[in-house]
Amino acid sequence: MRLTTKGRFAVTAMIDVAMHGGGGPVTLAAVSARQRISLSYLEQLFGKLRRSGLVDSVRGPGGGYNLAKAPDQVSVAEIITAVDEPIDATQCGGRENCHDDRRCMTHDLWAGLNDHIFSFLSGVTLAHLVQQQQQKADVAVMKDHRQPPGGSTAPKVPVSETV
Amino acid sequence: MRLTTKGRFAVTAMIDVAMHGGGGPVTLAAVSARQRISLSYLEQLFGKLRRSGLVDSVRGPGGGYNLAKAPDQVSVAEIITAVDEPIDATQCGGRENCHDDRRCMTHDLWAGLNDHIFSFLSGVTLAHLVQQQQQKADVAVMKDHRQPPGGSTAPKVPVSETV
DNA sequence: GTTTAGTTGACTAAAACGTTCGGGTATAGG
DNA sequence: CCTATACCCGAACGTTTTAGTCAACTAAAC
Repeated sequence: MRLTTKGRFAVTAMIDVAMHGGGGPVTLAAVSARQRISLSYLEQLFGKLRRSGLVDSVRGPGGGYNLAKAPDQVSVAEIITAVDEPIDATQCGGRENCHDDRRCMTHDLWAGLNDHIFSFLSGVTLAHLVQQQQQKADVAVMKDHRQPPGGSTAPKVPVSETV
Repeated sequence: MRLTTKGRFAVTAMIDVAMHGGGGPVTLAAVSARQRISLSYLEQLFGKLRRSGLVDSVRGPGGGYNLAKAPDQVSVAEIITAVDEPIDATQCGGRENCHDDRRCMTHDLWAGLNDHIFSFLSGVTLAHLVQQQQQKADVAVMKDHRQPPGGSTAPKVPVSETV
């Protein structure tokens, strides 16, 4: 499980689709405009998301992308692994013939850590993030109006509960 | 918090130092040979680890690196952030002036997720990983030749044991 | 049949990754 | 002293990944 901006873009775009998908498919052009992500880059990402079964596409005018599953059935881990193919941190490529005195510790080590990060991110669904985002929007509306970007750090909203 | 092989190499190397640091400093040449990581790359990584206060260096013959803190006081999160400088997934660079209808959700979103991943990795210490590694070595010895010494240590490792 | 919008592939500049090289400086041992 | 060891530093390199662009295509709505 790699963790880069690529996966984050994908999650951001998926949240956008989840939040704007009420009235039919969401076009990538709209996502691109709202999230300031290059349209062609989004096309690449959504190609993978579609092939991974996370979104459905509708072609032609009025088309776009829909979530293939309910927002509470789509985890962050799924999205990230869909667009961010995993890398191998072990030199042995998963085999155990890498060392003489002891087998390389890298393999089990990162398999274990990976498992934990993965299961954590599997517990965070789109529904969680959408809810958090809407909650924040409410707060913003409430305290908006000529409020300059003062140094008030945003309140840390818990993303999920226990895994 | 980025998660690449770079940080994993650093953690692997730190585990190596923790496990072989009993009799004085550990040379990077030894780590390089054991972990199959390029010596010069290790030098770069340990330069950052040293500047971050995670290791102490001893120059000259017989020198090498020691852990600056006890293994149970060094978390994986510290190691990774020491060598893997964070990236910014927000186009606004942390400012909030990025959008018209709503502020870009990327910022708080990933701040929250980052917090969770970070706090998780902060709970995993070098001591945990060393213990897990030694435990695995014991099992290997048991499967190899003869009876292992004494009772098996309690597996209170927060890292899962299987793939 | 034109327009919309997904689909695909090739291509590119920039960044990051991992490595190699070539030089330094401090120190232990002879 | 000298020399070997091993940390220290920075530059350069080739590769991969990012992020984006461009072009051509297909399906569907009007």
